[in-house]
Amino acid sequence: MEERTPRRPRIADVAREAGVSKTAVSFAFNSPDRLAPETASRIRDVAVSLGYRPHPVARMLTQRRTMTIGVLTPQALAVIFSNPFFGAFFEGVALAAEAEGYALHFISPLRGSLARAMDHATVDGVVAVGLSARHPEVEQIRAAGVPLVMVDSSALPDQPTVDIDDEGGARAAAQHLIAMGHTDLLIVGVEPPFPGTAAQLEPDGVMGRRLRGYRAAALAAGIEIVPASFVVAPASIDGGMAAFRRAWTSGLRPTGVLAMSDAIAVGVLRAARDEGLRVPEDISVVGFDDLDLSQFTDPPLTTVHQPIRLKGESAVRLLMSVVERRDPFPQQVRLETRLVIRGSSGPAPQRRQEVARVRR
Amino acid sequence: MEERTPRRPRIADVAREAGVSKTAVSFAFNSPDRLAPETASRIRDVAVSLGYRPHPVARMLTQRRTMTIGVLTPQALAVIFSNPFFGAFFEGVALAAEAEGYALHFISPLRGSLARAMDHATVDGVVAVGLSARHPEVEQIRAAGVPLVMVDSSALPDQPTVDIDDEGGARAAAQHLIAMGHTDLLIVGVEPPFPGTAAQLEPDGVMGRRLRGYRAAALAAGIEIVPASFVVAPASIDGGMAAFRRAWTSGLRPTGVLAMSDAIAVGVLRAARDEGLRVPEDISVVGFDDLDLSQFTDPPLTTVHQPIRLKGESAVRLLMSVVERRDPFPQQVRLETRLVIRGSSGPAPQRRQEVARVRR
DNA sequence: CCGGTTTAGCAAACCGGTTTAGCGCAGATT
DNA sequence: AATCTGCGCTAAACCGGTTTGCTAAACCGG
Repeated sequence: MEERTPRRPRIADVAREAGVSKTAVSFAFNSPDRLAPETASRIRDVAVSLGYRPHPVARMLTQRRTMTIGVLTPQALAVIFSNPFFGAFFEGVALAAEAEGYALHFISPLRGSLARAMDHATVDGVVAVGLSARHPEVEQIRAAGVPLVMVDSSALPDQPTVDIDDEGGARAAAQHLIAMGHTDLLIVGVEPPFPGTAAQLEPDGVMGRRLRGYRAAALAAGIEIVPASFVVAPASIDGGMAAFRRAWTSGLRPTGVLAMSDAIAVGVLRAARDEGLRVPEDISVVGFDDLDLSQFTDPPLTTVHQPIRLKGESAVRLLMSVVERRDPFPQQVRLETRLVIRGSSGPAPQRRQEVARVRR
Repeated sequence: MEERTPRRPRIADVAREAGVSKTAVSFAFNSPDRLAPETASRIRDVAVSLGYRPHPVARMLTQRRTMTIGVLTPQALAVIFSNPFFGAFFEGVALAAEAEGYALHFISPLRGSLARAMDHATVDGVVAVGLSARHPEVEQIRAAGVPLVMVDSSALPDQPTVDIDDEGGARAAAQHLIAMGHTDLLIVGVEPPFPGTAAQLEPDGVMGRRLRGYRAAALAAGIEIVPASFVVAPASIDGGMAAFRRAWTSGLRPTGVLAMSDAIAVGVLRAARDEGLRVPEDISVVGFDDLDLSQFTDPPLTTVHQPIRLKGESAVRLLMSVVERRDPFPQQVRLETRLVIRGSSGPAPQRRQEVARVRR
């Protein structure tokens, strides 16, 4: 027969059963050296027999640390997890967090409010990814005194950040196409998650920086990027397909496509093929990210590589330096990008009509 | 000039500043109707001016709920996040959790110990995925009184579980190949994450059930599955490539491959092509899972569809029914699978030599 | 045998909230 | 005038641990 109230045993229960004080029980778990060896082991035996485990929340309260780091995303988690980019990023985050003995807690808008979600989150620090510096939550988090590292957002002085050389990578991508004779370029950007802000791309944001890189290369070659040839799409294969189809239907006939994400690039690849275009003979496509799967597409995707896992690792390490050592110098980490040339890009078709002709 | 000690304001600070009791402050936040409207709003004003936010850990302690659900995986998170299957699964989990207002906390082995990680996790319930029922942690969690839903594990009576019709799906896959004349089949299973347990596949586990399905179809057609034609590989593209290469090098010449995961199937696809085989003319490949990307492979992958997102959603909903309503009936949810025929499978080659000849 | 240092363990304060029981008072009821 | 009711608020207990400050006994060299 069990007790009729299978209440979770508390430290006081163990203390009573073992005939010692609560303090002694606490010591038995946390600093056994402050107890006689046999007392400590007796207490532990009693604890085991009672099925006692220190209540993690109570422990957090007194120790003022949760051994958890928060991963904050302005989008709903459901859309995040379906994105391979985040998969790789979280891989890096998890690797570094596990190495430090920290668990991961995901913070995403709770009933529409990121602020509310933050209020409920019990974390020692936060890695925010894709959160614009203008987002009001940034101030809230800083005011709350929670260490924060921002990834892929417009740089805020005085704030630890991790990002990559977006502009340089984009420039390399555009130069690559231009060097092969492409002059008619279509740029496909990533649509910001919030419809309201879609109109104005933050110039300091990731997409703004990439756009600047594309433009710089075009400008240097005397190529004009007309507004019509810059479109945006959700960062997904479907999004890329739809964007290319819209551009094609509206009469655009690019020989080269610069996509700001691999998922979009893969969608463009497929949509182009659906239109009867050969890749790379009729049209070249260059992505951005270099996801794992990008080497397995058909043809393999030419893209700008960024060290996604490393980005996650760096963010956590930077956060740890703030959390644990209360490092007073906020650091800004910028990682390298590099162009990876595979099969989806090639010389521009010789005569312009060739491309037009294949249209069904 | 700020105060020299920017300590986080506590409820007592607000109470003093507003000239009321702690209780009143608590009421102002949690049950304003118990206060005169003007008192409540005055307290809130003071709280805002002080930058006060209720400490989430303290709140958890008294309310005895964390509004967080734990997602437990026996593997390290870093390996989980790189796997598209889990991406889709978490998508479903996140969707349902967010709808209920719960946040997500990932529980994975902490310094090698799942038990330790559980001890530190502050969650109201746990969704465990791929955790064998034999795992000692299962008992620990149940003993701790934390509601638990197990996904894709060998069913434990008296325990809420979510799984799919693995056996039926596998049978359909094998029947499909057999109906098209395939008799030389290679089965590639998923390697259990822990090397030690690799040898004995749990017969009740997911892989055991799928194997049973394949076998049942073969048996019904009078086809023998020799032990040599059952191999295992890590659930990744590379794993699938390596497994197929090993099988091929060891002299196996299957015309049909049954892979227990799409990632493995994609790897097999590529490795087969590298050997100079045409898919599906020379060799057919059938996967399992129907990941999003499987419709975009070349050729598109024939595979057993399972509702991965729904699986995640169902697990959380089942968990919620236990957490919130203390539902006394543990339910077992079993979801359907179905074969999706795409381009990677076709009739077996007519003459056996055809396949042998193409070898380089 | 004595003062000084360890050692082993305890009581109480504390972490920062929520919740219960109850009090004083105004207005309504008898 | 006495009792009742309900409002607005408070003091104190509580959630379940950790940590501080202290004491009594054991140990130690001289």
